Amino acid sequence: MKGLGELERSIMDILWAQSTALTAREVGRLIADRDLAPTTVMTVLDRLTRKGFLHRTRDGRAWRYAPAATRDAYVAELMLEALDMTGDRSAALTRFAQGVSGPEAEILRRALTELEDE
Amino acid sequence: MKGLGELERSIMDILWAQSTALTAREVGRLIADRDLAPTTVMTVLDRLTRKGFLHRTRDGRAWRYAPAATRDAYVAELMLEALDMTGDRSAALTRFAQGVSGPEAEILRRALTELEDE
DNA sequence: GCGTAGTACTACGAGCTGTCGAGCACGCAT
DNA sequence: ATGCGTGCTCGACAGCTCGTAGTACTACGC
Repeated sequence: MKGLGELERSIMDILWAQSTALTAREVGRLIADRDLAPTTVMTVLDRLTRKGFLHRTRDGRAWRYAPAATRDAYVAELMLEALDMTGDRSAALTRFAQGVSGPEAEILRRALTELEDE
Repeated sequence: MKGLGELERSIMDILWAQSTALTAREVGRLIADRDLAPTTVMTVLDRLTRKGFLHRTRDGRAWRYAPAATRDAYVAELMLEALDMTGDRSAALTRFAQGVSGPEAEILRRALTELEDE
């Protein structure tokens, strides 16, 4: 897939947190703490779209941007991608299991159990 | 942490596959298919050391390089890092669980069960 | 003393990312 | 119709990383 840059991630975070599609201007307002030129936001939104992280639809003259996938899907994909890097997936998975906290292990266990039932 | 480049990963792969620490020359020989200048290999080994992926110890005039961590640990760390990126870890974990193949789910389940026993 | 192996330092081009400016188009108020 | 504000597209540039390598210095064996 490919990792995201600093600003790219911030913008994805904003869009992931939103339930509706936003225009560049709206994103710019939400990221106001960084005082970016409007074109900067547009450029990044454009690049994210080109990379497939966002979809955009027309709204009058403006575009509205929305995430192409949920953050969870993205994170899960990153994790699977990391997993693909190893020769010994079993060892890596075991390591990983040891690395998650107790409550999270519980969540994983539950998710796996549900899988089993299907 | 940070991702590795193409060549960096190839070199890590070689060192991970090896049980003993190697010199730059030896790594170069093992990666011969790419016909790299010896200095190229040295530079990359140096950068990997600087980044903390390798340790090196003197062997006469030469350095011997060995991975600072196992590949599994690295992969597991990448996975945990990805997981840290999300707000809703539970959702991401569930997604992830759905993404692993059947046999791998089994491995995970086993690893988690062992955890529970401790 | 000289060649060889090995090191450290420096460099350069490509690609990615953050950051914008310039220039063009369209619609609304005057 | 005229101009301001909004929004777009293109192009640009600087900083950093990575692949790739040359050069210059050093130490050891013959």
